[in-house]
Amino acid sequence: MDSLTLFKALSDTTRLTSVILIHSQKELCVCELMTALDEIQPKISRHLALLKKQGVLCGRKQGQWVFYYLNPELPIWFVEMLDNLTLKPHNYQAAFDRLNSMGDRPQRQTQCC
Amino acid sequence: MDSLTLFKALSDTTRLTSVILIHSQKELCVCELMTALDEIQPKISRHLALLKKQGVLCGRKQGQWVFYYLNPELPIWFVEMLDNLTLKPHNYQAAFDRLNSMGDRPQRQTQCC
DNA sequence: TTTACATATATGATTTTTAATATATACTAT
DNA sequence: ATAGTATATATTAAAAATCATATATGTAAA
Repeated sequence: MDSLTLFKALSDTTRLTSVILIHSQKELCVCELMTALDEIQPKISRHLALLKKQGVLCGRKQGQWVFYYLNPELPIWFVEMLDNLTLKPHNYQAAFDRLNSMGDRPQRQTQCC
Repeated sequence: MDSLTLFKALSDTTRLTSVILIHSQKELCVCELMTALDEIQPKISRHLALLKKQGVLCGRKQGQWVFYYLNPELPIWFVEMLDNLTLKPHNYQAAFDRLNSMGDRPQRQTQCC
């Protein structure tokens, strides 16, 4: 997982905002990101597929939803950087607001056992 | 200086390696980067111009050389990230080696007064 | 001092490559 | 059948590379 790949991954608004949101919310599904970013589904899906392929995200399927979360193998410097960015959410406030005011968000199953 | 701009700036090998080298060496001129990256002059020059325009680098002219250095206004999280990357130079070792074995590197004038 | 030439860097113009988007369609689980 | 997600393709737009050329500064000889 080299740094160039990681910077390329974050060099697009859709992907950068998605990663920031996913990091701060632990995990999100496509439909939540659609609401948060106010973008159409194939666009979100395509960028998530890219992030997954590049090793930035992982996905877990639960019922009809796929929840995306940060790859736990990501280098520490990268996660620390995301922490720093998440501390200054003003750039992503609108997205956070849309997500928080979204109704009918899918239920997470508590990881049991 | 928003984060997206900064990630875009580092989403290209030439620019990423240039910034890493410049950060670790305080400042470098085009001809030193040509040697370090083993790339032709207009290519380096263009990417440095981009980095300068985007506010990542500044340039100071001294004699026939233009020395590029990190913009002191860069956000802390960004510089800390560069510090972390510089600690793992294995990705850029070849570039460092070429730079270190370069003969006739231009003299820096010690900032006096 | 002028001329000629060399070196360092920048820029214009063009081509090539890569990336982003939209639309349509397909898959999968309920 | 429906909701959520993925993928294929076509189109468009943006980025990169390259070559040629320009500018600016420096050096050295006549």
